[in-house]
Amino acid sequence: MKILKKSSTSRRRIPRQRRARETVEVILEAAVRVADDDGAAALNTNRIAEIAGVSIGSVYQYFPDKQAIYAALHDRHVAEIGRVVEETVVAYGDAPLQDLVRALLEALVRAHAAHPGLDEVLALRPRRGGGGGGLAPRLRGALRLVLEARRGAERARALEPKLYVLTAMIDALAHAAARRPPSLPLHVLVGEATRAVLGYLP
Amino acid sequence: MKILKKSSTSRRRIPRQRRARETVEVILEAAVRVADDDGAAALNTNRIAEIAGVSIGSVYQYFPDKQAIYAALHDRHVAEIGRVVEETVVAYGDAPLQDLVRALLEALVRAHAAHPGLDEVLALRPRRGGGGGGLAPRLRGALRLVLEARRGAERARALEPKLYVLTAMIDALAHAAARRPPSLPLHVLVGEATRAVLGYLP
Amino acid sequence: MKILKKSSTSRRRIPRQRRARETVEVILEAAVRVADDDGAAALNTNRIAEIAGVSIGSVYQYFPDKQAIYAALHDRHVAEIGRVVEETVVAYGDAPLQDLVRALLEALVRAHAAHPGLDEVLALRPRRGGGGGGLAPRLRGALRLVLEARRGAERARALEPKLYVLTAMIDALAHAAARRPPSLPLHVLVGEATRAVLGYLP
Amino acid sequence: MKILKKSSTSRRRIPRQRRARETVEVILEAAVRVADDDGAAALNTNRIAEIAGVSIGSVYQYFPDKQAIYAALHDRHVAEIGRVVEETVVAYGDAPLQDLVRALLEALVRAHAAHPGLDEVLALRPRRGGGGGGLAPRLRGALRLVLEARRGAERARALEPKLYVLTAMIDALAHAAARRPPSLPLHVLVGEATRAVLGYLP
DNA sequence: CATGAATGAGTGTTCATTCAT
DNA sequence: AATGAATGAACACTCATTCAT
Repeated sequence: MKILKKSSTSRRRIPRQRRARETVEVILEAAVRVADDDGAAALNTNRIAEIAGVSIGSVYQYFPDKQAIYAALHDRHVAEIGRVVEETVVAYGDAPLQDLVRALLEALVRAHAAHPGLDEVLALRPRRGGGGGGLAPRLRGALRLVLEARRGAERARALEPKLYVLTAMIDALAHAAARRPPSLPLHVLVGEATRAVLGYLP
Repeated sequence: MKILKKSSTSRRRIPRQRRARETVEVILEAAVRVADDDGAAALNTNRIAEIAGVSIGSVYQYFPDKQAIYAALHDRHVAEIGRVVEETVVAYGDAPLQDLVRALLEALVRAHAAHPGLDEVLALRPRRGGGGGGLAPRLRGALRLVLEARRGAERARALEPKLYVLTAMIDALAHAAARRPPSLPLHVLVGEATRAVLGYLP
Repeated sequence: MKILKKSSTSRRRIPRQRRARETVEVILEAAVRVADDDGAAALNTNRIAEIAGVSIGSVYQYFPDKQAIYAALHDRHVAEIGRVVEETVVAYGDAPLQDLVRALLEALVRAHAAHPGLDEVLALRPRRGGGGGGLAPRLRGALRLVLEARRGAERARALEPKLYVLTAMIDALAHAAARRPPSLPLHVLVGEATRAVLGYLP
Repeated sequence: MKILKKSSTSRRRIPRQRRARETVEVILEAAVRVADDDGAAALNTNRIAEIAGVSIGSVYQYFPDKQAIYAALHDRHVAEIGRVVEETVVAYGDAPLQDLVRALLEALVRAHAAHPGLDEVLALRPRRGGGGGGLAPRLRGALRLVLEARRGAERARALEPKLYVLTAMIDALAHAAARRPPSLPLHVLVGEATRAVLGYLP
């Protein structure tokens, strides 16, 4: 008998106790697991609860609705990708560009391959603004730093479209490599992808 | 002597009369319309029938189940993209590569922008084999022809990964351009995307 | 995953065929029956469907949500009370006022006694403006006619509070008589109630 | 040696310490507040606890179940109405009947207007025996005293139906006045209601 | 005693699908 | 063939209640 849904993006309750924080984690892990195993279409809150080994009530203790679970998965994914990207950029700060790009692609492929079902789930979220996927912002931010550092602060204006294209490329190539058919060896694909990115980089 | 295909991928009955073919068309158009207007999550067979101005019974006259509608949408989309690609390749057969690539990107952007909801719908289909999206095969086929024609039949073996990467790139860049934020002008993005593709092309 | 409920007061679909109209009727009868037998608190849509001998889907074919069922019950009740009141007023148009009042009370008692659970259900509807119950408008309208006819069109202004009080009285007395404890004979209560109303009537 | 009352009508434990009595009070106030603000349908134990600033566990420390909260609210309400009635009767013991009736109505209107949500809540309690509302007994008792005092101990037998009708009237008129539409001034309604009651009083 | 995390039966509602007309 | 009423399994979500801490 509900008329208005509250903004379905935030948690219903901030977990205070340790047990509560663990429950949230367990729920999200279960959601990823279900999506990976059975596909995003099979995701339903009761199944998530079951796989999580938690009652359905506990799911709704922490997430106001199903969309909020998706949102949390999205946030986690974005954070993880961001972490991976930033770590790589830092680690290869002084290395040749080619090594950085290759390392970046390898790291992203690993991150994507680990959760084959996640992309499907995130696609189910209400109309994203898009731009190479939800991970774009942090990838783009990291790339901006790289480009500016290496090229001496070009005027930011002209940089934006390049960053947009570059981000879309890297995201797409990492995805494509993660989902490659068995006939195409991973390292070959990463090599080609690296060449593609370097061919575009200014 | 009724012959029923139960494989949920093909149509229930090959429409022979014109009327029937029109009904199928009307149903598919309605599905696209609903997806575009309300998002793929709002797609349901009753609504499709309503928007199509057809009874739900008629929908099931031509499609054995919902997946079959998705499959038909997929096929239509692939066919359209294929047609667009092949037309462009033919039209720019003797033009400089740069013009071909730009024309290809422009055509794909147009095709994607026309149906913002379609990608979402197609993502809902059970586990695709991937490969840069379902449109890949025909795009890849066309690109193969282009590359082979221009480079004199390289050994096909080494070509495959390149084609895979190239296809993924073009597909992703066309999508990204179609969903660009208002701050990035379309022609600039297409220009950058063209440069990116040319930078990779052998 | 619904965000906005449409106005939950109207039917979801206007029944066209006879069968459909009958289904609506069967559902409402079942709702009244459940409320009468088990109390309003036991009213739930699945039970209504079960008692109606109809699938839950059929309930939602005609009522967008539970509130709409309440609303329909309310409308039916108001219509029935209205009919009873107007019939009585017409039938006793030329009779002594005392006979009209007594007949009115008897008719209302009968109507209320027939559906002991209905009042509870109607109380569950979201915040009514009240005024002696939802049946007030038509009862008040009928009483207005009676008063004006008998007293020669007093200025309407002063009539309103009297009508309001009179309506509340008659409604309450009919309810009280319908729910009387066994120790109080009905005809005695109706007699007293008639005296109470006549004692107030101008 | 724990003594648990399972009869869902009484409290789980008679609070002996002051602290405990205050907690009970806080819980009941919160319940009234929620009912007034959001309607009786929005009443639930978790929300009551939240508004009361008390843990849900504490609510169940003092009330064995939800019905017990309703019962306590009912008792409180009846007690308050009874107090108001008796105070008024005492205060106007020697005044003209008209003044007593008017004062009684005014006091009841005040009491009802203070808690617009309470009636709804009390209506949710399992099947009351009725008789003009749960407050009837004490109102009836007070009225009996008044009538007997003023009329010299008529035979009680004939008094009962009159008291029943009178109680229902007064209760209904007080409610109706408390929920009046803005167009009807309160003092006018109370005046009319007083006339109605006096017109019936023997 | 108090807390609040956890439970799970129960309820409202949707939607793919069937079938009598 | 077409219609649309009907079906019911499945799902999202609530809330009274318990119990470990």
